[in-house]
Amino acid sequence: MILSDRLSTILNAVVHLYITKAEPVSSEMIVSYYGLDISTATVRNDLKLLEEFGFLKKPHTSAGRTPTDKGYRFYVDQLMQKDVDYLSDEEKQEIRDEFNIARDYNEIMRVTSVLISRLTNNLGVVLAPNMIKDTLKDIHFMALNDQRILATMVTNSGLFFQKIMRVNCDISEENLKTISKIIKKEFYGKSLEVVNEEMLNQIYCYYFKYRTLDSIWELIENCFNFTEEEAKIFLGNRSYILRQPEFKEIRRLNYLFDFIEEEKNLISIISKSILKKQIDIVIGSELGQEAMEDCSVITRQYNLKGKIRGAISVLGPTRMNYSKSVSVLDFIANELSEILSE
Amino acid sequence: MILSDRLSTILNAVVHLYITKAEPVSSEMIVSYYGLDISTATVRNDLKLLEEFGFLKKPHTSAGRTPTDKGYRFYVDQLMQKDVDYLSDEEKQEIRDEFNIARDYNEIMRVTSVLISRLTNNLGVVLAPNMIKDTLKDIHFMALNDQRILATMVTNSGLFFQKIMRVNCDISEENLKTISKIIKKEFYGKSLEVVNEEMLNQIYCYYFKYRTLDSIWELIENCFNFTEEEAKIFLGNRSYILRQPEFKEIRRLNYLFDFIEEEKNLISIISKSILKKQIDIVIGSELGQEAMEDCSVITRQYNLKGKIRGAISVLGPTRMNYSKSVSVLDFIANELSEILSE
DNA sequence: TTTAGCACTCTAAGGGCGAGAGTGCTAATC
DNA sequence: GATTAGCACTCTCGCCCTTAGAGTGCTAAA
Repeated sequence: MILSDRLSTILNAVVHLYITKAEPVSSEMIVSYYGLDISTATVRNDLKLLEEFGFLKKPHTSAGRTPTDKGYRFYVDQLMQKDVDYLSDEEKQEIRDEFNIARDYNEIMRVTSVLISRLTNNLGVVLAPNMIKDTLKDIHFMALNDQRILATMVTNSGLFFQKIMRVNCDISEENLKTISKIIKKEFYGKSLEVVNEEMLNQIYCYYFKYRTLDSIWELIENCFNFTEEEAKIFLGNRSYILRQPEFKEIRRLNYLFDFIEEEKNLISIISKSILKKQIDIVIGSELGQEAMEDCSVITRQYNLKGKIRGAISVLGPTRMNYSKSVSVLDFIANELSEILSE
Repeated sequence: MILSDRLSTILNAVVHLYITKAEPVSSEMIVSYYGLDISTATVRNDLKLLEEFGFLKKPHTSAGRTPTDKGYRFYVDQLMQKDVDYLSDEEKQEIRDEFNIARDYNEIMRVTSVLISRLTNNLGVVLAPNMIKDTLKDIHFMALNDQRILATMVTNSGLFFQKIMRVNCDISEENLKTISKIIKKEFYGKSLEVVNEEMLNQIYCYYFKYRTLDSIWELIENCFNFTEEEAKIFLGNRSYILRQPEFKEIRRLNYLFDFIEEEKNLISIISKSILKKQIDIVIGSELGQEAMEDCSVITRQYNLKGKIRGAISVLGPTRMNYSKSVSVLDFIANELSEILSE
C-alpha cells in the first residue's frame, strides 16, 4: 500500500505523538505540533481516511486517534527512519562503561538486559549464546567433594559451560585425567550435538576397556545432553515497563508478568525472530498471544566471530518508541558481539 | 506485655482473619468465624482496648480493625504457633521433585527462589552461599581463546567459583600449570580472604622468580578479590506478589520494584537478619524503609556442613501468612542445606 | 463484667450534571 | 476538486449529591 505524502506525514505524526504523549492524538494536536500549513478540518478528513484504511482507530467518538497494529506495522516498515542513531554520546559511554565492568558471561548477559531496560524504559531480554553447534575444545574435571565432580567444557568459540556430576564411588584424580584425555582425543573438534549423539556408543566401547570407570560414563553423557535444556534467557529490570501507562491497570500487569515469567514464552518469540532477519519487530496481535496483544517485541541478533549466536530484545507496549529501541538494540548488539568475539 | 486469654484470642483472630480476608475485621466477624461465646459488644470493648495498646488500628471510624506493625510483632513473637508444619505432603513432594531436577548451583538457587514464591504467594529471595571464609582446595586454568583464561576455583566446602581473565600475551599451557601448582602449594587450605590479602605480597615474590609469567599474576589477584563483589541474590517469581491486594495501587508496586531491583537493599536486610537467629521476621516499619513500610521480610538461615552459609527469604505485605511462610522456609532451608552438604 | 440497643460516622456505589474535547458533516471558498 | 470555516453532535471525565450499609462507641440495663 502506498500513501500520499500528506497521509504519510499525518500517520507518522499520529504515531510519534501517541508514542510521546500516550494519549489519543487530535487533528488540532497534529497541526500545532508539526506546524502544518493545512487546517484541522483537512487533517480530520485524512484521519478519517487513515481510519478507513485500518491504520488508525478511535477509543470513542469524541476522542483523538491511536494507531492500530496495522498502523504501527506500516510505520515500522515504511515510515520509520532506520539508519538513524538515536543514542546520545552519554548513553553510548554508559553502555561501554557497564560492559567494561562485567567480568563473566552471566554478568555480561545480566548487564545487557539491564542496559536495554534502562535505555528503552521497557523490559530488556537477552537470549544467551547457543552452544550446540560449537565444537568441543577442552574438558576438565575437578572433584568438589567425595560425591560431586565439576565438569568444565570449553568450546571453539571460547564459550564454556559446566555440569555437576554426582557419583557414588570414589574416582581417583588419575582416572578423571584419563577420562578427560579419552574424551578430548575422541571428541575434540566435534560439535556438542554430535558429541551428545556419539557419546552413548562410546560408552559401550569404553565400558569394557576401562571397567573401573564405568560408573562415570553415564554421568558424562549427561554433560552433553542439551536436549532437555531450554535456551537460557535473562530479563532486565521490570520497574521501567511498570511505569508505562498501559500497565496502570493491574490486570494488564498480571498478564504481562504471567507471560514473561513463563520462560518458554519469550524464548519461543525470540527464537522465531532470530531466524528471520537482523532486526525483527513483532507488533501486538502478531505475537499471537491474546494476553499480550498490546505489547510488541523487537529482537536483534548478535554475533560471535561473525556467526549469529543469540539475540537481545525489547518488550514494551505497542506504543513503544520503535526507532529509539532499534538504535539501542543495534548499538548494544554490536558492543556485545565485539566483547564476545574479543 | 502480657494479654489476658480473651484478648490474645481476639488479637489472634484479627490477625488470622485479616491475613485470609484482606479486609478490616469486625467484631461480628470474629464472633461468627470463631464461634466465640461472647457478644459482639464485648468483642468491641476488647478491640478498643487492643487499639489503645497499639496492636490494632482502624482505617476509618466505621471500619473493622487491622493489625498494626506492633500487633503483628506481638502475634509473631507470642501468639503464632511455631513448630507447626503447615506444608501439605504434596507441597513437600513438589519441593523435593524440583530440587532433584536442579543440576548446578545457580539452578538450585533459582529453583529455591521460585519455590518460595509459589508456595507463599509472595516473593522468594535467596542469598547465595558466601564463600569468603572457605579455604582454597583446588584451582585450574583453561584457555578460552588467545586473550581469555577461565579460572575455576574449588573450596573446601565443595563450592566453586569462576573468573575470566583477559591477558595480552600468549601464555602457554605449561605456564598455566606451573602457576596453578604454585598457587595450590602456597594457598591450599587458606581462606579466600587470606588468599586475597596475601596474594599481593606473593606477586612480588614470584614476579622475580618467574618473570615470564608476570602479566598473569595481577589477573589472578583479581580472582580472589571479593571485596567489590556484593553477595549474589536470586529473586523468584514476581507474579504472585503482584496479585496481593495491597499492590492494586500501581504506586505501591513502583515502590516495591524499585526497592527489590536495587540488589543491595535486599542484601542488606537479609544480611542483618542472618546474623540474628535461625529465623528472623522484620515487620513493616522495622525495615526502616519508608517505601516498604507495608511489607515484611522473613529470613531463614541455611547451612552447608553445619555452618551457616546463606539465607532464604520471603518478601510480602505485612498482611502475609507468617506461619505458613515460616513452614515453607524451614522445610526448604533444610532440603537446601542437605543438598548443598550432600 | 457483660450485653442489648441505638445513635453516629464514614465509605462506597450510583446517578445526575456540566464542561470540555474532539469529531463529522455541510456548505462556502479557493 | 480540494480545502476550510462553522457548528451540531457525541462521549468522557470530574464533580457533587444522595443513599444504603457496615461497623463502631456509648449508655443503660442485666
